[in-house]
Amino acid sequence: MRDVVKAFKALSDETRLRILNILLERECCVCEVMQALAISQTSASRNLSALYDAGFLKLRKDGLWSLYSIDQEGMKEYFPDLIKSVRKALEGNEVVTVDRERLKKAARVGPGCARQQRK
Amino acid sequence: MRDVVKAFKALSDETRLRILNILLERECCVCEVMQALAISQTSASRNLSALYDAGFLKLRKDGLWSLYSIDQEGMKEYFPDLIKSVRKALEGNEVVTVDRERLKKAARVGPGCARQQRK
DNA sequence: TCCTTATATGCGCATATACGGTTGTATTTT
DNA sequence: AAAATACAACCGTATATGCGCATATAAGGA
Repeated sequence: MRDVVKAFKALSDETRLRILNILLERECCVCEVMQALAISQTSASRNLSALYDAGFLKLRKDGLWSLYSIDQEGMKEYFPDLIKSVRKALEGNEVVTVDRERLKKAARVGPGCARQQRK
Repeated sequence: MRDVVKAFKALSDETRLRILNILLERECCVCEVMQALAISQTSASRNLSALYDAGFLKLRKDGLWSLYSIDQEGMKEYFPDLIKSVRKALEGNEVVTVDRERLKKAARVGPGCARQQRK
């Protein structure tokens, strides 16, 4: 029960749905998510963790990078098609499209990049 | 997008999952929900509204009673089997079983009943 | 070892949400 | 008409959540 609540809680936030959306495109590191959604590194990291804790993501480490991707098996037992449904539900959305465009230009550079942009 | 967030938010609460569970048994008025879950009338009413606003419930009026029931068509477009999945995910849960037992004994008497219990 | 970089985390603030108690409203019963 | 009722709305309070800032951790390279 707790787990089910946690899963839905993870999905009940716009930022996290947007993250799922770009991870449906491809595996990303934290700084790519940050760029694609134009959010802070803190927010990217924390929301990725939340989705991970809820069982929606896989984590793979590669040197300095934490690479997150959709865990297709994760929710299979009770919610087999949930992620597919989410994708469909977001389709055609303005923000979601922009995120995907920004993702194409995103590179694996981290908060340092963000700091420079600020100045 | 907002609607999707709202839908998941509605499902990300234990009380509301418990409400869905008993409504899967049968249509209920507010006071029956209140008895089945052993919660206050305020809480029952508010959480039913939330589920209704999110598109999971139908509302039918019969005299004094507001009768809520699962809206099978509600989420069909994007989340066709969501409610079925929720049922499966809750199956075997302790609380959920107790709720169903109490529902059997519940009658259509409202807050007046609760007020008497308090004294 | 020291420095840079990518990510994670503690903290404080603002806001959102849940709850109980009370009140309001409409409808039925007496 | 008055009382009882079923439900919804309002109010104050406690807790949860999200965010940014600053800092900690961890990995790799000079």
